[in-house]
Amino acid sequence: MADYTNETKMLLAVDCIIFGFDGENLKILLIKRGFEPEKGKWSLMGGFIQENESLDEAANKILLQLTGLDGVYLEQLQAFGDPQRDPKDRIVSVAYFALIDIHKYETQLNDRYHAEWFLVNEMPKLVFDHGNMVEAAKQKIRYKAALHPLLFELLPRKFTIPQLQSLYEGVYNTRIDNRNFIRKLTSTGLLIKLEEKDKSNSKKGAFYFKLDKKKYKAKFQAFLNFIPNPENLIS
Amino acid sequence: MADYTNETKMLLAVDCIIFGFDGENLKILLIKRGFEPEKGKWSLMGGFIQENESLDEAANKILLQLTGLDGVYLEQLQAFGDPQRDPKDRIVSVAYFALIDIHKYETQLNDRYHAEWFLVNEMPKLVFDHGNMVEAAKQKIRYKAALHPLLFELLPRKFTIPQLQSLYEGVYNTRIDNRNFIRKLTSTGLLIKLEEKDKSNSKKGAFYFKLDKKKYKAKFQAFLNFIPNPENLIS
DNA sequence: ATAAATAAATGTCTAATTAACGTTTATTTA
DNA sequence: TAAATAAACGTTAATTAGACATTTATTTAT
Repeated sequence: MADYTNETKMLLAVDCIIFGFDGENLKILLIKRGFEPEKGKWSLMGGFIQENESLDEAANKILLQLTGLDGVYLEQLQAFGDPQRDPKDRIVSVAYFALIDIHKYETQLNDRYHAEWFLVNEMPKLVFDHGNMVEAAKQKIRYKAALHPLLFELLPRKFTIPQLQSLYEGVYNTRIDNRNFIRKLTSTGLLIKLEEKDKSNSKKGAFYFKLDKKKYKAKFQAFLNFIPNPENLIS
Repeated sequence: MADYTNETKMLLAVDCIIFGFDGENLKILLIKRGFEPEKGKWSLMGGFIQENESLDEAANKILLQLTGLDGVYLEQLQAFGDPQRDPKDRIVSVAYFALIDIHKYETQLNDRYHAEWFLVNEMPKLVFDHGNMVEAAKQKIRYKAALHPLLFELLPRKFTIPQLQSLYEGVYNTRIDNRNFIRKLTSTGLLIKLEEKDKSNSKKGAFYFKLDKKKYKAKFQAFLNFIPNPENLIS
């Protein structure tokens, strides 16, 4: 260890778990792998880290390539480094998860990667350890969103309370009492009610809300406890 | 990206932030770097990841080398990959943090590394981005220990309530009401009271407790909320 | 014009938790 | 036996969380 020069160098990758919400269900963006090994199998979007880029930069680049989106919520999840995780070579991969507004997603840009949205609960088997990465990401989101207003990153600029609630219900796979849910939400002061209604799902229509960005930033780190009895949910 | 063969390989390291508690203060174990660059400066204990070992294995190995300890609490913190973080070469480092019972620490084993315990609040400047790593680790511990009984990993088999309290007070740099603290603790059912007293700090003496290992494992993931108003503390 | 259908929006009460607060107790030493 | 020391202990008030059912706005069909 007295010198660097005869240490083994390795391939370093980033892989992105990209979540989206279509207004009803939580989805994940996968691609058909275009090269060996495991060509043709479903996979996370990833790439090798270049000499001159940081991990965050690499992850953002990949996200931009696949979705055409810039400035999305992106967080490092974990490094995965089992020596056998890729059968062809030793590759350590730093996994990132992204939360995007699915409506902003540009289909043209990604078509060359054969990208497709899947319901998180109906995902195909993934290559290598990508299934583990997705599991870890789901757990992390569940954990974090129970305490912080993370899931707003998945919503479009204006959204309705029923949408928001079904998002939480989807992420935690549970039913939430809507009166308590609304009370909790409004007490955060994060929501601004708009005039307009979304009438696509009911005759009465549901009011649109938007996020108070300032308060969102200010309160993001606070422990807001969005989920009742979280210890019964987080496994 | 169609093939691996002409991608750049890099050096991959792990660095360990090792925390200990001496019964009064939170401490961190540092070493004097024995090789260039930055030889003679204070540093985290780290090493390069070998061809055939996983990240966790590499971190455990380093921990064993430095402390002589096996089976300690070790958790991946984050990968650090700024291209300039090491001036000599591109090295991506996966940081781990460890919580050890300082009393089990064997001084003989580490002497060849010139290891030394420092109060976390009176640390020397560290090489490279190790200062950032320590900051991130401190934040993570603060975050996690507010919700999970993590800090017991720092304590010896038997410990007193006042010790436990000063541990929490040290980690959060705050005063905690001892009646509320005890009530919260005992309500978790994690503590088993022993007959024996520790009389080193008072005439009355403080009862020793030990951890109920079974309940500890069972409840570790539950949200126990050890810290009052955590949102006022976590920065 | 009215009734039926649909999903959205709303309020109250009870139980549980959290937070603030000062006094008594066990033991040693003078 | 008095003084000193730190440990151990309990109560109340305020806040928050959780359980629970009805009314409202609007559209569509009759």
